[in-house]
Amino acid sequence: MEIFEIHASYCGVLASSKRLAIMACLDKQEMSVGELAEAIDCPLSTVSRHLTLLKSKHLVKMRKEGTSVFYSPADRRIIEACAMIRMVLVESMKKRGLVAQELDIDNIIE
Amino acid sequence: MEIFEIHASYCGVLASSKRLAIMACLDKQEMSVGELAEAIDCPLSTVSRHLTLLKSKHLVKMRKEGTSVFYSPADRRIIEACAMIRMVLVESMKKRGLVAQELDIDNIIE
DNA sequence: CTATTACTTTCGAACTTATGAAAGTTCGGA
DNA sequence: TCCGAACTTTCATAAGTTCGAAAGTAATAG
Repeated sequence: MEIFEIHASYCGVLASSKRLAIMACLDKQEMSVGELAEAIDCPLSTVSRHLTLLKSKHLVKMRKEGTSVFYSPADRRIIEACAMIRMVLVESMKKRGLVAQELDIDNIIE
Repeated sequence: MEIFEIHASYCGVLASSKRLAIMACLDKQEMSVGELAEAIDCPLSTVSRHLTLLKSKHLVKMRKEGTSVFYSPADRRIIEACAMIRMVLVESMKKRGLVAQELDIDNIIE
């Protein structure tokens, strides 16, 4: 069914550590491209490309102000879904002893 | 942060319409490789490869019975997270008029 | 032991995606 | 109108993913 194709393309966009880090940053606060580049330590042009991709899937929205461009999440539920997946996978890794039992999953951001 | 790399690799595994369809099938009932191949209309060898990938990320678990291999979801919360993402994206597409308002997202499966 | 059923693995070609650097664009200030 | 800051886009290349067909394996029935 076609909906799975679309869903898969969304997952594909989320299948990048940089883009997930960007989403996690934006969950805390609206940020400009440059600020994000600094926050996740990644060349600005690369961050811009990531944001374009996220925006193409309506996962973030943008706002221009002068020469700056500020981004924020388009729908918090996507971030919640990501958080849920991350929670399950960390839990499963803890069970397997692949990660410290004490790891606080809710406070990561780089 | 490393957790985003791992998370991204999970999303990568979910970024395939066939694998999402498999997960949706398994959410309804445990199925063998052959049954899944039939259900999603995909060569058996391909389905087997997809299942191996899903299992490598502990997204499904398997059970052998004679010469058959039955698969089922490892953790329903992953499926719920997928459902949430799908819901948000369908909702957003409805808003944009890209999809019929009547589409019932909870009853897809191929 | 042989055949059959049910999978899994390997293969190589086709395709997609990711990257930093460099060039291009846009906006606002002097 | 020229400059600089903040982005975006293009480029070429590197790396990874996907697929069906065919060969390989494992368990059970005869």
